[in-house]
Amino acid sequence: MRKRFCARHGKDYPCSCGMGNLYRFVEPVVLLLLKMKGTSYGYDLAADMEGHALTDTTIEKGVLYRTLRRLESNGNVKSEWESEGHGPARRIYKLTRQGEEHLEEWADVLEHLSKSMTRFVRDARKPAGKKVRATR
Amino acid sequence: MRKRFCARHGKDYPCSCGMGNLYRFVEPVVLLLLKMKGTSYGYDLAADMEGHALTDTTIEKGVLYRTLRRLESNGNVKSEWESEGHGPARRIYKLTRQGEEHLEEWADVLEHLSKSMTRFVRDARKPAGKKVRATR
DNA sequence: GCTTTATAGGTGTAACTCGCACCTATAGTA
DNA sequence: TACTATAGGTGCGAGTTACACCTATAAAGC
Repeated sequence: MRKRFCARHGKDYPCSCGMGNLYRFVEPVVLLLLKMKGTSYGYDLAADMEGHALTDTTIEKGVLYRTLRRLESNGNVKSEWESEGHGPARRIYKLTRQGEEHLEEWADVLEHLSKSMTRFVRDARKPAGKKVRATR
Repeated sequence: MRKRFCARHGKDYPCSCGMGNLYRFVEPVVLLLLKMKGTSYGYDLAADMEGHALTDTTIEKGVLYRTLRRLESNGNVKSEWESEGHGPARRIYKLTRQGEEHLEEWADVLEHLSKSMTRFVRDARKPAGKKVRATR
């Protein structure tokens, strides 16, 4: 991975508070979009990602295509080529039953994570509670 | 990285919905604990991590110590050895002013992420909206 | 015909992270 | 003398990511 660029701190600062589009978050968004759209393909998903992404970084084509292939090899989506219409052929993806279940699991995981983060934010903004010396 | 073990899917399934303790989440929790405790050291932080971690995976010692070193090289914490007392010496860490600001940035980032996740969960559990064929 | 643009789906690779195993050392207790 | 709790690490292979780069089809402009 090349040095992650953080909008807050610039390069040469190994910070990740910018939160790159790590595949952990690309994956669930792809699953959700496929559920909402019924079927779709890479190029089309890329355009919709921006509106549904969990972070505000732009999605990375390479990650998206590789995520789709991985989801297929895991049985969460299936695909077939569509050559009709104008322009190059599209690989049309669709959720499998297993993929729907996987999306539900992601919802459980992210719900839990979301609550933890809310708690974190509350604690972090609390005006520096009583300083307890590290005990031993 | 060795194959991540996912409690839901077992090994040999490259899934990350188990969410390992990636340093992106270890870092903010360390910053928060240092703010709450005033000062602390690696071994002590490790014990407290479980109660404040954003995910429910156990923290990894190696990641924790490396995170502390990285935070110091970035100027977010500073440390000094404490040899008094019984047992081996402890490297005592303390937030710098910059570290406090960095924690506030993390709070902003995680607040935004938390809201995105809540929206995701709501959408994911919506009973499969009207299937709109991919347009082009 | 030829070039440009929009669409579509990729691959190669270096830099980086992570998880596990493993290591050293101090002080108190059995 | 051995064992346990405490404390702070390191080595490294396997996996991820960001960026650059590639091929190809069809339509529109010249």
